[in-house]
Amino acid sequence: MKAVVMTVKPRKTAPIPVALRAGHDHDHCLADALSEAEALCAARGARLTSIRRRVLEIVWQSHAPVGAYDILDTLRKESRSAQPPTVYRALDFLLAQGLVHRITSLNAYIGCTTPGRTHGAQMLICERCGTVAELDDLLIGDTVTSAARAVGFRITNQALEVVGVCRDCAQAASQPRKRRA
Amino acid sequence: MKAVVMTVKPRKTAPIPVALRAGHDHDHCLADALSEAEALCAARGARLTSIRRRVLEIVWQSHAPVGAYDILDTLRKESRSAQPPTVYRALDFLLAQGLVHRITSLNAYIGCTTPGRTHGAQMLICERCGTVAELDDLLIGDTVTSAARAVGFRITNQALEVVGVCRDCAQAASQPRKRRA
DNA sequence: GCGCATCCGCAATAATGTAACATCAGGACA
DNA sequence: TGTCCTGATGTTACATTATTGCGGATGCGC
Repeated sequence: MKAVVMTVKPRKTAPIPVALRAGHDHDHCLADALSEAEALCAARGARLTSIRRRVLEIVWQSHAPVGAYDILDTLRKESRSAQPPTVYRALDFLLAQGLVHRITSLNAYIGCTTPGRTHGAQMLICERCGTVAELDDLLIGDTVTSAARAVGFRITNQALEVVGVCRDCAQAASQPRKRRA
Repeated sequence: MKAVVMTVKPRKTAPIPVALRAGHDHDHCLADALSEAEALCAARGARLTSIRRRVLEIVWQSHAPVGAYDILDTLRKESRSAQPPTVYRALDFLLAQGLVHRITSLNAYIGCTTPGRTHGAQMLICERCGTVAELDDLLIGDTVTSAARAVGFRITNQALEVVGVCRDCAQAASQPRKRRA
């Protein structure tokens, strides 16, 4: 099989993340994520086994981060034999392949929206609805890198976790109760 | 008592953090941190009790982050009656006062080098020696804030955790074994 | 089929963090 | 001084998150 070269072009200004677009077709997110994962793993010779694939699906059920024991509960409803190491091993694989991110401040996991190229995680965590949107802003990365370099620090990995209020929740709060509870 | 107004002036380009200055006088860091904490708490009417003060001291023993159960062990060697809630309550207080930061990726805590004004945490974590240096770079904060605003996200809190190699460790690696093991 | 590396099942346990309630210390105030 | 109130601490138990170790299964190249 020929190696699939990912040609996603990085950009300086990030577009609005899918997670923040109201009423987006999430089945589409899920299907895209899975097919991208298949392609990437195939290209790398990494084995996306059925458990790993299933865990990735579960993580992609929504744009809210999922805890390892939530995943475990879901698996147990299906296959019955799941134990913590099953989940953590699958997550380790997915993390190593860059298919999911770990939100350390929440001890939870979320699908990566731009797998296929390495990048620091830039997570916008809505404190109202729990949605996490991943930015992919090169300017942030560059700013951090040069600030670190200025003090002699060479970066291997960046993780930015920002807590706040997403656009939808802010609108829902300022326009009291039009459509939302 | 009159309120103490903190007049630390923020700057655009961060100076080299103390933690990254080789051979710095750490007793000085510790003493400074404690007296700043005293002053801040006094100004705010917050009670820096002996346990809280002791926990802050322990956290400031070094520029490497300390786990809650490490703190607990230290306390137990002294007072004998310490239990997890003792430590976590002290840490909650110190976090609320902005005197320590939590490094979520390590489940560990570290003294804040710029208490007295609110700021997002910007942590440089050396993967070799474990030292954590806090940046205080307004440009990073601004860049993140505007990137978030561009997608309609209003920030309440930022946390940047960067893993890499600090200047000393990089030098030690590139100049094989002059002074270091 | 054979050998090998990887993956998975399973049991136990470690590490981190919290809930709930009792007790204590210190200041406000009659 | 005594009483009341509030916040801090002690104590027990428990919840949540993650790891270790071992042995068996599976898939893949030869």
